[in-house]
Amino acid sequence: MQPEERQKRIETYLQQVEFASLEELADEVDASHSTIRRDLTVLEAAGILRRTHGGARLLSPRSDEFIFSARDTHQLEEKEAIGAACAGIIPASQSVIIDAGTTAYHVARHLEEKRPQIITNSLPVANLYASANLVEVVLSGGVIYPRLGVLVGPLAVETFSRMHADVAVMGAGGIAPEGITNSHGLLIEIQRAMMAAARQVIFCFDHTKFGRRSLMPLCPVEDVDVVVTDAAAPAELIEELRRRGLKVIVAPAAGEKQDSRQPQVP
Amino acid sequence: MQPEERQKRIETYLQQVEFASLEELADEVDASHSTIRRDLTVLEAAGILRRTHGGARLLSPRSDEFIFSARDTHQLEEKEAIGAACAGIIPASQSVIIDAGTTAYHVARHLEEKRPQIITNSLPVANLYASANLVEVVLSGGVIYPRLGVLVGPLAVETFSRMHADVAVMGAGGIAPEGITNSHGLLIEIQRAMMAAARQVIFCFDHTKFGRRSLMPLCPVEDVDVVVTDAAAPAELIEELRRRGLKVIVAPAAGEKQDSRQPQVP
DNA sequence: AACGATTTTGAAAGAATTTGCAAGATTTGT
DNA sequence: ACAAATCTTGCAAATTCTTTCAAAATCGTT
Repeated sequence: MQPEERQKRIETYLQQVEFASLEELADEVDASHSTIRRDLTVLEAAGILRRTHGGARLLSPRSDEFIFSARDTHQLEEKEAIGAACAGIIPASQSVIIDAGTTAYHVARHLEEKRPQIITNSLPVANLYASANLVEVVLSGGVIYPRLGVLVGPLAVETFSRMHADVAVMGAGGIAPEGITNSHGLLIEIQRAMMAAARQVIFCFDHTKFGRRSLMPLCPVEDVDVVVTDAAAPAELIEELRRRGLKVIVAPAAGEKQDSRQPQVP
Repeated sequence: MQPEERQKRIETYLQQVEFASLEELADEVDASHSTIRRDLTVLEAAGILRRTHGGARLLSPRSDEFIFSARDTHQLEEKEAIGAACAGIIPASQSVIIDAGTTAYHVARHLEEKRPQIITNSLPVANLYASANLVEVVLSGGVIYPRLGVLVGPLAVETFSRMHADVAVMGAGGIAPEGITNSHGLLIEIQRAMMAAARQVIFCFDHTKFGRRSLMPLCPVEDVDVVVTDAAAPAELIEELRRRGLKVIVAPAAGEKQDSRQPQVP
């Protein structure tokens, strides 16, 4: 096998495992230790990876995958159902503000056919459509909050306070009769700006969020137009929300028509 | 069989497999090794593929210099060397504006140990440090320009025109005695705002950019403080730039291994 | 058709690169 | 601090590349 092909295979293998021992790589591409060492030297000089004692580590691991998208296997099916249901009530060609967070991310994934104009402070959402020409994405400015991939700070707040959009798709840490709460103080201000900028405010909550109170109060439930949740949400709370003037949409349970598309990684 | 037909078949075969050995190609088009070698030389000169020891590799069909791809092997080694050299002249803990584009991206990759505050409109750069706590990244707002992963538009311009930074690390389409040029009109305005916001302006060019003129004029060379390039850049142009008051840094050629370890300060 | 000129092809010899191995130096873990 | 593992360096063998040259094919002109 030729050197370049072998190096390419080493690289792609490392993209799957991030770390690999010398033995492992020698076995993978079927070459001697010396050859692998030499390849690693080349790849390190090219900035692809960094050598370690006993192997190598990929330097820039899969850039478009954030911690949360791996972590969010919790209530994944429910969030998918909520995402589809929420996308269903949004008309085509609207300008849509997408909140950061896993739930809103799943809504964004279902919006492609609606050709929306998306306005967001979420890097994962931005990456989702970064290479698609169909969807126009406006990203707010701001400082990247590391593990979440959210843009925060005054720049982000200002962007939204000067925007006007048709819909805002939001998520939060909890919803209770006293109001909606969220855990990250940094996000509160941005979320309020998002809600103020949109004509219609949609909140998405999976059933675990009902009756829960996070650290910081975000807003009373009256500020919300629509709530989208899944079939396991407590009926009495849904009833109360409806009494107080909110439209509540319950996404059908898993097994119903579902789009199992994966986020594309170019 | 005619030479052109054979070369076309080599090309289409490579589009299926990406890598191919000499033996493989000789077998595929039924010609001797010598003939294949000659064909590969022709095809390499035409920019279709790249010869390797033992065969050939198809290089990315889209050779447009502004399509962003971190894996683009076009002048990869040179860009890596430039990235390392440029990062070397940036002091620690500075606020650094990073331009969009592949060359500036490679600089950003080498900045991790400097613990900089990075300000950028490049999604790839943002993703690079999105999950790292060591580097603070400020992303400008803007509309995502799909294939480039760049944030453009008034929001982006405004972000930079209100910022102040220590250094700006820039890239462009070409540098000639008449000035620096770039091909995308959308980027020009943003780049000017970047340069105005920084105390020191560093431009990175691989050697292919020297003497080149792109569509849009960006600025005269006098607006630049430092130029970083690789060893293959034409000496007389470097000399002229120096005469005109610019500091020119030539990164050591590929293969020169330089010590990437930083002195430890406890 | 036929002839000479140009190009293309295939093969062989020498140069360059790559590969695998082994000895000595360095790092890691207990 | 010592033992085990890993890394670097130097070297010979194998592979691959370039150069050179003669045979074959192609082409334009009689």
